[in-house]
Amino acid sequence: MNRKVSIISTDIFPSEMRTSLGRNLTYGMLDVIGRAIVIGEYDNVAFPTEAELARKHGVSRAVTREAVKMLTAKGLLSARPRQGTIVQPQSSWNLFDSDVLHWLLERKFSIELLRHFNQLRVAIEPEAAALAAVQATDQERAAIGAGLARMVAAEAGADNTLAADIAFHVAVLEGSRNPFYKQFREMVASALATSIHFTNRIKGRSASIEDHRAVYDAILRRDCEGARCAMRRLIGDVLELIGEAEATVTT
Amino acid sequence: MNRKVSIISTDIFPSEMRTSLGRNLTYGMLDVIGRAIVIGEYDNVAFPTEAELARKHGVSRAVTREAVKMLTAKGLLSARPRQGTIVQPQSSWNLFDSDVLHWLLERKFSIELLRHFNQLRVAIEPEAAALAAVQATDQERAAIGAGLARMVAAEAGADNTLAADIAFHVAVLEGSRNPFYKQFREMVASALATSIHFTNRIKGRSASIEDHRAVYDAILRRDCEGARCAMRRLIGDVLELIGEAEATVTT
DNA sequence: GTTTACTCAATTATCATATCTATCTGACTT
DNA sequence: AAGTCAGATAGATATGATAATTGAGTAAAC
Repeated sequence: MNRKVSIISTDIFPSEMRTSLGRNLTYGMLDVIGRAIVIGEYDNVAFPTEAELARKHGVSRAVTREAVKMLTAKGLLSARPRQGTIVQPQSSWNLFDSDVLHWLLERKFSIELLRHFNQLRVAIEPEAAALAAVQATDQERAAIGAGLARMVAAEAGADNTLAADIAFHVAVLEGSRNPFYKQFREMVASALATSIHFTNRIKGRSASIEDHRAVYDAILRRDCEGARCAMRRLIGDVLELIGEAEATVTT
Repeated sequence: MNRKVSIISTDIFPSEMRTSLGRNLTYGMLDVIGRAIVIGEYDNVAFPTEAELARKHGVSRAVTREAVKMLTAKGLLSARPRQGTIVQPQSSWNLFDSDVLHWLLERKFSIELLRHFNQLRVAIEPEAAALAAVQATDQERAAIGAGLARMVAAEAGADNTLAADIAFHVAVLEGSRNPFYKQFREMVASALATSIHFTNRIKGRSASIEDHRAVYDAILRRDCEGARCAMRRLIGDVLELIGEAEATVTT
């Protein structure tokens, strides 16, 4: 039977819309406007009024307002009567929001952003590993081991390298048993996804697996300091590669 | 003249509404519902429908929907037709959203939350100090010095102790020149505001000032490792006190 | 008896329109 | 000058109607 197709998927937001967002007009608007803001489309021009936005995208004001409200919640916009809606300075954007993060990554890819990412990772993940060494349950330790196993399997072509790597690092974060550390899942996944080109290209994978195994072993024997150091070494290496790449570009 | 008073300040959201949120019905709903969720009011009961929420609070569905959309953006809710609106598991809440953070702190204050806070700080701030030692501009270094000066002044009663402490730590974060570190402003401010009782009660303030000065000095002489260690010592002490308090409670 | 297909109803999603409220601008008054 | 008022603008709110989605129950098909 020929079911009538929703207007969303056809007319207004054809294909590029992020799939993690809902599939309706409001989320479509959220995605379109959010991306436009992050790209800098409104840096030197006034942000349109609700009515203009609605007309421009062919949706009602209600939908527009809901999208604007979501962007306000994420720190990208603020709205006041008579003044209008204005783009907030980047410093007040919620960078730990996964939508904002994705929009930022879609932007011109910068090595600087990647460095900032990994400068954060080098703070977070070693501490998370140290906590995991002390606090993780047996189940969580097993998950870290499973991540490592997937990496080994990936080396033999039996699994996806990136997915395995992410699984390992996320398992460590989970093992910290601290909700704030767990929040970095998205961020670490994004950082790995964008930096895998560097790490793969320059250094052999087996070396990387040995480094990961060092982290795992330290966590298993509840060696807090050992886990911290091993993880720091792991990410420090990446950071170093990024620094070299940056130096090459600027030279 | 007797201007007509807005319904907000009188009828629906009398006094307790968070002032950092806007002063209109939508933000009022956001605050009321967000707080209710965090407190756990809907843990075992179904979340009301839009219509019920609107009726219960005496506002239109449009306002209700906008508030719900903002809570969706913060990760507390998700909504689907027929299924209704449901509270998301706490793991998907955006804990780095300042509203969510405030709601959480309003909840039953737990030493565990405070420990989780500071377990994160002990990862973030030493690295931030290390980065600041290398990267901060003269102006940013001056801001750190100013924060320290305020702490000294506060000791003599000429400034607010808490505000001065926050100013110092925020200045260090700013000095890292990394947007991701800067995001922790709110979090550090909250952590300090809630933990000041501990630190003040147990150890003398002058000792704390000496610790802060050590951080500042290391940053000034661009001593990356020194700044890291000094900051780690500073927060490690707090963490230790929290651990003792926790042990006392559970014993 | 199991699967498939269909209908129904509940709930969110969307739209259109009207009115209210806050706030800026500029003219007017004192 | 300083204060006051009127108009204009843009977001805020209300309302009522319609569409889209999907879980659950029910009938039909095999």
